[in-house]
Amino acid sequence: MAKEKDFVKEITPQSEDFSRWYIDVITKADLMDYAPVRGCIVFKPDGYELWEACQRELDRRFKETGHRNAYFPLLIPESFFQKEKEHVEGFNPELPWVTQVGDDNLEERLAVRPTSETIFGYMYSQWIQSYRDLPLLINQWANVVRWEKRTLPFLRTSEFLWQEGHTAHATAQEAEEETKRMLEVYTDFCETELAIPVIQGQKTPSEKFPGAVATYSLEAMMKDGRALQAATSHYLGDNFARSFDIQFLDKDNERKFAHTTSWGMTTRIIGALIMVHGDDRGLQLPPRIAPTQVIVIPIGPAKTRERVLTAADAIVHTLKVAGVRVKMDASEDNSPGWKFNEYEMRGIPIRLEIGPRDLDASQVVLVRRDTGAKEATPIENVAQHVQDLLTTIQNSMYETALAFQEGRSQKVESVEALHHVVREEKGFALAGWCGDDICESQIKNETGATSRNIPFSPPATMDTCVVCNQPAKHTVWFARAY
RNA sequence: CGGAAUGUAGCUCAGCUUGGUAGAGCGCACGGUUCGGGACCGUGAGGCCGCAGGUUCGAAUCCUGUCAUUCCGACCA
Repeated sequence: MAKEKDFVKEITPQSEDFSRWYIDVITKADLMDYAPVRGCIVFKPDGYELWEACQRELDRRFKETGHRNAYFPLLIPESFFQKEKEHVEGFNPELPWVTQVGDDNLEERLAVRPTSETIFGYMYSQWIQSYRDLPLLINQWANVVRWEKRTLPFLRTSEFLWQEGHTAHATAQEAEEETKRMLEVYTDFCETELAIPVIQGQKTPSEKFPGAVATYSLEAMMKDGRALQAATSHYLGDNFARSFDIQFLDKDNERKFAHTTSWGMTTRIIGALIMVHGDDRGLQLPPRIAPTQVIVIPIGPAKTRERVLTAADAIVHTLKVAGVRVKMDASEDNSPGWKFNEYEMRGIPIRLEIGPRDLDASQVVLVRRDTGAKEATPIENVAQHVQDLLTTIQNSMYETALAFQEGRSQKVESVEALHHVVREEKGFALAGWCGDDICESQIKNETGATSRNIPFSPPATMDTCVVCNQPAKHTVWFARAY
């Protein structure tokens, strides 16, 4: 309907131009603003609040799995980067350097950290003496800088926020288990809190973290069918232990190198949240992560106002006591209709309307952001009803996202078919791969799609390489990626 | 970092071709009427036209440079 379209002004429809839709939404919903330095953004309160909610839920999970937080320095000596060859090659192009203090040159340049494996490695080498010091399980919440050529708010900014976990273990097996454990933690976070279905898998050698033995990732599908890496977890073997001399005396009185891991999730996940759930009306936040779960909108002319507000206040109180994150917009500056659209645009899961007609019937009206469904419910059990509805919405949003992802994913047996799936149908393509870098890069050159990961549980096993028709060593998801 | 486009009021944009008083809608402030899907009337505030040079009697307008944003490529979370 034409009328439908008028609900949200100034947001470009997704079908017309997804990129513009994304920029429109994050701007109109007041999540961020551009900063004066290229590629840098301000995380405005409404955007930062989303990150805080992610931090809260992730941090809880990290602590439950035995990790503790610490904070390591922003500046890292140049010599540290030289110690791990792949690592320095991987990050060198995007490192900003501090070379001067006042008018004096520094003896040694200091990198603004792009990631902290090196400085963790250095410190760990000093802290670890005995197998009794292991495992060492530390996480840090920090900002990092990577001077990317092309930036996009939340998805790729010059400076971003993240957490990075760094652990050291006595054996390879323990370290590998840690790597997988944290991948599970991220999976649970994405699926339970963000209602984002993810694909667990291992990165191909060309896509793995510089310096890692194995990199695992979670891949999520955005509404334009492109992939976004939601989290990574790396098994570093003893590469960094050897570079930084992290050794310990084991039970058998032998000196051994520790095995280390690292794993991270970034503010990019906010972009995923927006692009997985958002629609032409704006944001759509899953209840469990939504900073505000219910917006109460009192309705009615001045003569009934006091009566409505008194009842609305009581409902807000009831909901708060029940643990619901609720806010009321009782301002008289805007009409109810304006507020309806505004809070839908901001993605608040439930709108609670209350007006004189409701009071007469001892009810309120609840409206779901995800489906638009309206229902009246008696005031007396509103808290229980709201909580049930929040759970319903959370589950429904996950199911919707999962159905979308599965509907846009398919097996392919030729490069042409792969091209068609990722460019025309805009989805993920599952293909066999012989394991040769040349075949992998040919796919990238011809289709623009990259290997996302080798899934742990593929929906099918592919027998031959999609490029060379040799027997496939792996079944791989390919997609265009952010 | 290459290719393209765009920078004028808080936002969306017109004006630029053909140089000569800075514009509209929305938003904002004040007053009033309204209030169940972006209400209306009246009054008003708000701009070194991204920045720096140049051409010119005179530049938002022409030229050069620069910075930023968006899109497309190569690099990445």
